[in-house]
Amino acid sequence: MLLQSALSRAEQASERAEISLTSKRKNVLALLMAAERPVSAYELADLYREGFEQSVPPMSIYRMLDFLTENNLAHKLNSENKFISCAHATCEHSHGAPQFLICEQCHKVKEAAIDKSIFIELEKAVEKAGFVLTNPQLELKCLCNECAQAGKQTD
Amino acid sequence: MLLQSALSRAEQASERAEISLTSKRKNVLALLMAAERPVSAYELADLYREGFEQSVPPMSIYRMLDFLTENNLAHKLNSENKFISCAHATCEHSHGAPQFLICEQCHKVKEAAIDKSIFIELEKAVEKAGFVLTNPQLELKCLCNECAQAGKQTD
DNA sequence: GCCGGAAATGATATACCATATCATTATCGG
DNA sequence: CCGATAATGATATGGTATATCATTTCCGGC
Repeated sequence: MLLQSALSRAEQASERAEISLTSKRKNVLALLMAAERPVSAYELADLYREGFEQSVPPMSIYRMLDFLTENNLAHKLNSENKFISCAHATCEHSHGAPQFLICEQCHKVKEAAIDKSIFIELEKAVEKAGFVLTNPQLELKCLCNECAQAGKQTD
Repeated sequence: MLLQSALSRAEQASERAEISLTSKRKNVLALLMAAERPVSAYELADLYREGFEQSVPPMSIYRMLDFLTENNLAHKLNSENKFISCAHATCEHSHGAPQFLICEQCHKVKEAAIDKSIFIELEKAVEKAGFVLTNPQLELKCLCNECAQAGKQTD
């Protein structure tokens, strides 16, 4: 996706969320959207410099990412130490607990909502073990169909 | 748990897995078992020095951890960047895909097997999204009952 | 026993991820 | 316009992880 169209999507997202993003936060969100794959904070600093011809220190990137994730416009993939824009940033779906399918080969990520029935089962299992589920975010290591296909041929 | 008894448990684990552990690998496993909570590779290096009066470089710790995780005697908690001994290291249960309940407060971790019905549902959902589940390890952010209880009182 | 290759470990350097802290700038209601 | 608050900059530093080459240990065959 081109940065230009990502910027307008970011604008759209901020309106939808009824949040007025500063121009830098909007730019960072746009970079995340344009990336279409998880990127690290330091990568974002590089992308920012390249895309907007202005250098932003990583520390600031982290703060903007904090803001974006707190407002559900982006997510942090804890298992990858990378960030990704929320798939529902511009749409109306309220998106419950997120579930990420991460291709171990090409690192493509698909965000989905955790299936309601799975969620309930998980909660039950957790409760039985003497815990309370607080912040369910599933990160599942997978292969996307393309990579799985490619893998088979070399087996 | 005392280091001494952890050592014999580590020994037991290596016999069960039909793997002959080098003394250092066994020591690292024992440290993990004695810790009873997730520890980082660098922490392990410190613990090793304290427990065995010998300094082991972190690089070597990482390699031993690789070995232990490959042989299912330990796990890496990707969301924490820490390691933990496998709950089934010394027992006969074949333990399927692991699921970790992580208390966000006290960082206690409980390992369980992913419920079979949940596993199947997950696989279905993943497949529907065009992916193949390869390495399912769930890391669920929770509160343990103790911390949840303590939290309520201060609400 | 000892020789040679393979496996394990050591040593060193370096890259990457993340946060603490204080200074500066931008924003906005009164 | 002023002052408070939020946002960003600048700098330092700590934690996690890997790459690479050197050395030691282990072990089977002679």
